[in-house]
Amino acid sequence: MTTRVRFAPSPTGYLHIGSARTALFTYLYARHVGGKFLLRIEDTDLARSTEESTRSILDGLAWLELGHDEEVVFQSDNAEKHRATALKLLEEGKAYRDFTPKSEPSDQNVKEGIVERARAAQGFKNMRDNPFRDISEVESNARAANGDTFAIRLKVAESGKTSFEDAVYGLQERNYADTEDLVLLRSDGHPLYNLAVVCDDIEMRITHVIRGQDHLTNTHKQVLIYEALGVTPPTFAHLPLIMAPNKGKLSKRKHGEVVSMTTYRDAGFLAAAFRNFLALLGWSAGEEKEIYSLTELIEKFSLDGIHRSNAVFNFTENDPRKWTDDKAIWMNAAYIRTMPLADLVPFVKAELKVAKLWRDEYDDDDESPISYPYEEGVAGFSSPPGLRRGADASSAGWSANRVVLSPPEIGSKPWFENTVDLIRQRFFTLKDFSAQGRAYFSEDYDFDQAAIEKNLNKFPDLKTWLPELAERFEPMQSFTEPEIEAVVKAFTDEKGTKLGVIMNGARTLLTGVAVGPSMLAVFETLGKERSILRLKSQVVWNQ
RNA sequence: GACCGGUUCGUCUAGGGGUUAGGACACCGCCCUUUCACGGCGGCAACACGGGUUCAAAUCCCGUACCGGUUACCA
Repeated sequence: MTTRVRFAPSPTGYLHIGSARTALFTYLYARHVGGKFLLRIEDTDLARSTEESTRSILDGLAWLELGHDEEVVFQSDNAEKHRATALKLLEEGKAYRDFTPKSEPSDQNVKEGIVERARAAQGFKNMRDNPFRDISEVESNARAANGDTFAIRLKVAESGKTSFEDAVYGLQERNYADTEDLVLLRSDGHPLYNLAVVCDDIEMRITHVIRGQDHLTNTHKQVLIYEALGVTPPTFAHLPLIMAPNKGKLSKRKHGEVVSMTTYRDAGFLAAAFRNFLALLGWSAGEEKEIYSLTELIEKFSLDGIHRSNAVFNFTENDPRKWTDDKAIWMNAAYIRTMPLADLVPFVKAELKVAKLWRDEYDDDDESPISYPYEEGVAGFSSPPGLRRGADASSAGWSANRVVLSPPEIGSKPWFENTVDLIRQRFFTLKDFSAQGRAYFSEDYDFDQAAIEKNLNKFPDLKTWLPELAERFEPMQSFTEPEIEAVVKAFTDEKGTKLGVIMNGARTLLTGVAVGPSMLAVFETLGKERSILRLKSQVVWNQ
């Protein structure tokens, strides 16, 4: 029998980080065993489900590249079958009509009400005290024929227990006494979650149900339905939950955008990096390794490697440097600087396009349009303009390893790729290419005040020296690192100052920031013309 | 309250009878260096608590504490 698993989100919001991880694990499991990964939208709660959130979830999955097999199933399409199933159980005497009038608690008070009632009952609640549980079939039929409204509840046996072997948590048992006669069909004929899930999982021939641990008690209820239906339940695997830093629930209401998948997409994260990060939240291959390609994840994934304890998604609210988990940021940076350049370039291109910094010369054989779902103006996250990392951005040992032949023509495709390769070394997100990296692609870039103070204002001589250096550049025939170095060194000696003073001053003037690659590489990359222009510029000095 | 689950550095985790309890992120220091990173080296830092079982317990058992999940005619 081929393995068939499904990811079954309810479309009541965007793709939550926890759901995304569930989807990932489910996907990895399917691919690992060569099974099918199916998608089902659990939109039985018509009041709360929206098309927009369905789209958002699909977008999120697409971004993470978790492609599903077969058609997406919409649970609401199967409502008729769910109803029929409930009626069948009623007929067989495995369920009963509950004529208790429906009480309508205001949504928000539901939880509180539950706790209140439980307290009041001191925990000793008889789950089998429904007055309609044992009325005669005749009476039940008569009332129904009379037009009395009723819900259909599963008739859970007085004694016994449900049990199943969870692939993660092991043997799970629960006394019937602790499970209520759950409602299968609402009095308005609307099928409820547990019924719908079981029916659909059977219909879709699901072999493994992988979902959050918050469903553990639902699973017992579902096992009851499977039993009533005479169907062997699938294998269950419950996943530990992802918690907020205070170990509480990670929710949109409380934590906002950090929990949404689209936030990461829009903040310049690479799907591969975020997926990698997510995979390690609650799962481990049992080895000392952090970076895994999708192929490796699929290869190594197993249900045995899933933990039983919840994981904290670590971030600090109101701290722009720690807005999301450090490790996620680190991982993204690691991907950016180590992935094959050719794989990174399309992402940078897309980012520059959004920032209106892209020029077609950067890609002479440009034909295929790149889909880039980012939207502009998602600030707040990513690296903000003024250089969030101010004093910490990045380079080194790096330029020494570069073999510089003849420099590519400024603005050409090779130039673009070289430049991306040069600056990616110290970037954290794709956004950095258009923010911190702006000066490489535009004449219109900002100057970091702290950099000006530190590297220019402290050395007033630079105001005349730097334009002077520009003049030394003018006659140069070839503008490559060795030659530039010779000129700058000679100039430095002549002025009797340190190389660092000139280099750092030039860096600030040429790139607007105090951090960046080797200055020789910057000069060469920017090219003679632009270097001279920027060295001579007095705008900063006149501020 | 009841039922169920969990508890190894700040965080993610390895380890499941004998380990100097390992790695990663973060943080700190040193090296590299024209800046900042990267990289290298080093440091800080953990088995929730109490009882057992055992020659030996972070690992097995019991209890306690704490945390979480669930307890809807929501999903």
